[in-house]
Amino acid sequence: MRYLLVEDNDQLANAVVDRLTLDGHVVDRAGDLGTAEDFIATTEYDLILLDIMLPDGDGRHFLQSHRAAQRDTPVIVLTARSEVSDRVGVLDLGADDYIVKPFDFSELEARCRAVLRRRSGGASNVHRYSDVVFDPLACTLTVGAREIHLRNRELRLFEIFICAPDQVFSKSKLVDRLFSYDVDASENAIEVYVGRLRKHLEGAAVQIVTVRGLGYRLSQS
Amino acid sequence: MRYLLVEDNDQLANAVVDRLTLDGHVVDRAGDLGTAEDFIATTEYDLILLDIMLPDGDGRHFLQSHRAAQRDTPVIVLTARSEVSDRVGVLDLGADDYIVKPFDFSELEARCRAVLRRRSGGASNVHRYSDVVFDPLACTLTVGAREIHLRNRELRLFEIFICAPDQVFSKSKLVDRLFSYDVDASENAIEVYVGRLRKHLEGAAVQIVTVRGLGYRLSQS
DNA sequence: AGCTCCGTGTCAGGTTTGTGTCAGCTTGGG
DNA sequence: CCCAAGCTGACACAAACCTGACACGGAGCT
Repeated sequence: MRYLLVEDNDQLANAVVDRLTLDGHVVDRAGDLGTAEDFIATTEYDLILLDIMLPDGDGRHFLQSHRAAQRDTPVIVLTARSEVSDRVGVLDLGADDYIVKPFDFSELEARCRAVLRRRSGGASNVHRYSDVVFDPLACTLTVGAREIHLRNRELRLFEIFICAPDQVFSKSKLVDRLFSYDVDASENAIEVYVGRLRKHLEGAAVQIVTVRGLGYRLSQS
Repeated sequence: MRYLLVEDNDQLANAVVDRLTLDGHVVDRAGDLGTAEDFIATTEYDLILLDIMLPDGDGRHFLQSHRAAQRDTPVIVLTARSEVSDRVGVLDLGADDYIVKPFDFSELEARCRAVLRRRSGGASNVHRYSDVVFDPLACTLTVGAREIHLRNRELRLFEIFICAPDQVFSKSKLVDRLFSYDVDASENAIEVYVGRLRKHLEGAAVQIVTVRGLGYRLSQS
């Protein structure tokens, strides 16, 4: 999953980034609203964590225009205790949830999961496609009856594919989604990971197909 | 849509203007920043295409003051490959996207569309015509029930046709739309690709018709 | 610290295949 | 009947892709 964290407090931001990164997510961090807009303009995020008090404006305005622009990326607002009074107001503006600082990281994680689960049509957030089942929470991939051990990056890559089966993803897009801006991996890295995933998927009724010159796609065989 | 192209290279500029004009847009072209400022002062644009290296200054300064003046017209920056290193810097200055030269025109168009769509909410776009369905996301062409494997160039050519069925496209137009400005393919290449597409479309209720002396057209048979 | 293990990304080389050109052929209009 | 326009099989080249090997570095353990 690719997260955007909009938060001006460096200490808190770093802690959150570290924690979410450990969970295997890609996290970009913006220190103010302007930077956040830039990130959003060019990258697709799965979830946005938004502070309210920011050096160049109020996070609520951001939220408002975000929704006005018909963007449906879920947003969790981080509010300070003093701002509690209007936390409901935040929901009215289109936030999916809020969490009050200071918070436990495990609580943050739980809320992120909950919001993402709600967004992807409900009850379970397990993805099925043909004979493979992908559980992003348990980080497992099941092919038929056998469970397959995937490493972190392999998991994230496979997640991208199974969230939009049959869709073609270019290598450059995959690099964007798999790595954060400060890591500049080559597109060859994608080729390598696709190769590794293919090895894992041997025997499955599902395969990653190369679309020469355009990218890769997950499809049934 | 009304575009402003700020670019000093005549050859490239003309090619881009021609192409966008073909798509039915109005394009003004400025060869330097001074001219660009004049245009902006008097006209409202939907999108600005901005080169970085210009005879009278750096496009980034333009971008900066553009945003400082609270103008929200979207900007796509055209960068040379050597300037890639600071592409994120460009985004920080307020660009909506960037594209690296040399680029395919179809890619430029796609990015323009994406930026414009982001500015005003979006939807999916699968093209249907008679018994064929073209899905630009999955990069697939379906004729009746059977899926057809098209290569990169074939796909892009077919996309041109199905986006405007029954419209006649001259070979020179097709060359323009299919190749980037630094590739000079012959018109015979188009004939070859039309031939290949026809082979793929055998059995479909749709065909590419030759209009002798004028070009080709997609139509129902 | 020192050590090992494992995940990760790069590289080099080998292989595949998409692509555009050419040459010779067919078609159609005048 | 002739010429221009269009068609097409074959081909050569380069880009795109694949993969085994390797080097690097962080995590965990002793």
